[in-house]
Amino acid sequence: MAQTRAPRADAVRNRKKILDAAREQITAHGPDAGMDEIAAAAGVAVGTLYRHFPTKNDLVTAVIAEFLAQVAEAAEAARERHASGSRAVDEITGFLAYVTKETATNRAVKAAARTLGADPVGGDAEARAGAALATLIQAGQADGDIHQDVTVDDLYLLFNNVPTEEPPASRDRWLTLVLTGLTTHTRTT
Amino acid sequence: MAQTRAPRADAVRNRKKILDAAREQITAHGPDAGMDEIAAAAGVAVGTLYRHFPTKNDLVTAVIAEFLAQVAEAAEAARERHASGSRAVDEITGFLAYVTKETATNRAVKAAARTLGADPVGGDAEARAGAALATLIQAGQADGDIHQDVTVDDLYLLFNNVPTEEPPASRDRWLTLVLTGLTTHTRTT
Amino acid sequence: MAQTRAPRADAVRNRKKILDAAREQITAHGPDAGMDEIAAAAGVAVGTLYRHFPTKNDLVTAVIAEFLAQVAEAAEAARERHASGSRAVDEITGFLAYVTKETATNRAVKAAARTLGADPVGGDAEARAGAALATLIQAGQADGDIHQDVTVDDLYLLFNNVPTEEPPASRDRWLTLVLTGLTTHTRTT
Amino acid sequence: MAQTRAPRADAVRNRKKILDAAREQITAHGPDAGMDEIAAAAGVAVGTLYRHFPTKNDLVTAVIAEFLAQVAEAAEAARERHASGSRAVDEITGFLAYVTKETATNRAVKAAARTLGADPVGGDAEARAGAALATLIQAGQADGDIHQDVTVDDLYLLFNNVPTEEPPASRDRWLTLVLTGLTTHTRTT
DNA sequence: CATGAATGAGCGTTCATTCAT
DNA sequence: AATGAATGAACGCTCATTCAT
Repeated sequence: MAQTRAPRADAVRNRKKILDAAREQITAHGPDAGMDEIAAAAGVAVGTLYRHFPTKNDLVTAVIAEFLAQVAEAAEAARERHASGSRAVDEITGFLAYVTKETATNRAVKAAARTLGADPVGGDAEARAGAALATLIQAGQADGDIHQDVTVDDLYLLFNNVPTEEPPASRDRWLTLVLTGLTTHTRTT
Repeated sequence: MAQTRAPRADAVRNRKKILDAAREQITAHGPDAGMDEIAAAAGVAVGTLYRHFPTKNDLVTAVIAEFLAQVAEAAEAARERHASGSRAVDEITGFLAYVTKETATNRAVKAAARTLGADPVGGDAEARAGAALATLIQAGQADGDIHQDVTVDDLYLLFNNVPTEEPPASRDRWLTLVLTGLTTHTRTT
Repeated sequence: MAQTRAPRADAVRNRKKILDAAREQITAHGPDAGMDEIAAAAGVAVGTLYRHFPTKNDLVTAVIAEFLAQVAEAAEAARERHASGSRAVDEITGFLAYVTKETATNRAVKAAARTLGADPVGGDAEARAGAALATLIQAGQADGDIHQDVTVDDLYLLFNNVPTEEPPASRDRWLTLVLTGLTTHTRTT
Repeated sequence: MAQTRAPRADAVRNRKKILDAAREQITAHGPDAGMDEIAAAAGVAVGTLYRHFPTKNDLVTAVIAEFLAQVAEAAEAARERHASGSRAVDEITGFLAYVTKETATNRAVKAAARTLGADPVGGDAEARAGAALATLIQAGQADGDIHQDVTVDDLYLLFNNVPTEEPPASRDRWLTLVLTGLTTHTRTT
């Protein structure tokens, strides 16, 4: 068993090209994007695509996992900023706004997720995001800005059901409505 | 001018069987339910299905329209009850709870809607529901229970994005969260 | 067995309406005209159509037979005119011109004929036309205008293969070419 | 730049098998031959057929184009023989006989053409055949064998309307009749 | 390990024909 | 006898997946 040689570089590069292409194609044409089209967009043959992702489901799952990793990073970044002094409720607001926007942009990702059988997609992303958000919520509650009964699951519940087909103005309005449900502040009319 | 004869009985029965089967199948397998499967579930041949609904789109549209008609009736019933003395905010709450439950049960109806190009599906259902809800919102605002800035579109925005993949407990929690965003009452923790 | 009563009149009228509609529809849309469309154009239900013509083939055959009857009449009229003194070769020329034009107009009839398995369509029409044409050919040969070797079958052979998809000018040219093959006259260039 | 590798061997073989099968099936059952039947006859799956010819129309077109190429080659061969000393009128006669026979054998090719919208199917075949035939006609006219008014279009007109449903004897007779229309020679009876 | 040709079940839809009313 | 709703085999075509090269 010689130590693994360099050639693996190609495979890594291919995996990335495929994921990028899949994200693009799924975003552009919905989860109905064909495997051939994704392969073509990635500049590889279908066979290669199947070597990396034995099933379309696997590919879509990977795209979603990638997205969730981003979300986790955003949550952790929010926690860092709070650690550096920003207000927890503002970070939570910003985080929800970020997720709302991204999910809408990647609306296909969400639609695609629906075709999956609620697989355990997230890897550790969910855990990482959860930890960061829990810290923020606790801090917000200590500040008296966030309702005492709010949990991380509440955030998941909301951002798993973000409006994806609505115009930006509607998305903003949606955000306003649900944030009112999380914070102790009443809206000024 | 003899009244039009009975023979339509079969066709009427079949139309109903088809719509029932379509609702069921679409609910069970999403909008990807095959026409053959729907026909089989309805106990008719494909040809019959196509006689009643010339296109798959027509069938899906009909299923959705049926659902919207139910929703409109629920809204009007809520208005009636309010006219008979019930509190507007309670009716709105009840209506949202009803829609949330129904939408979750009919999860596929919503998914199916996605396959349509935002056609003006509802017939007059949307208008009827809108009128009834507007009355209730105004009354709720007059009572001081509903935020001054809440509109019918807000309700639409929320129930167009109801959680469909979550367990009943989550749906209830979701309802609690968004209702807090609509009403002037703060949650007691 | 009471003698057949009047009501049969409807059936006769229906048969005619159906044949007329079939001719029209087939001419307009080719032999692919649907049975439903033909029935609708005739103002009857499909069932009625099928009572009169148990098979699409039967209907098409009837349309063709009708056409052949017309052709037979044209041949007999030409013979009459010759009996009254006109030149035989002129009548043959005129007859061929007539058939060419009609066949082109009814191009669908010809196309339809192709879908049949060379069924014995004609009824007595073929015999009647044959008799009239034989007379004319013989007379033309006696006049020295028609080649001695020309037979009725030659005429059938030609008009069974008339150009149907060509513009009128081409059809005329075709007629000129084949007539030169029948007559003893050489073309003047 | 290595030369493109062999792997195409299969595809090339398949394309040929498909075209052969298509010719056969279309000849046997007309242009209504099903794609599945053609695929089965070719010993491939439908998908393979569609990879080579994305549309039924494309396949039919290819079959016709193949036939037209043959015709063009025959015309050019006739011109070569004339260049080597044979009589032009004999080459034209031979060419028409060849086309008549081939068209009858390929009767479906002609019928199939009808399903196309007079597309410019031939590629350069029509041009090549036209050039060769024009040369022959001119030579025949110079020899005094061919009518001065005969053009290439006359030949096209005739062989576009060759008898396809008649027995060989009838086809020969048809040829005799129309050739008399092209040449200056009168038939001997 | 990559390629891309091949596979074949499945899809939405049509239409000649049958049959209950 | 007329109606028109029902039937179901067949069609052209797609696409996730497999496998020979």
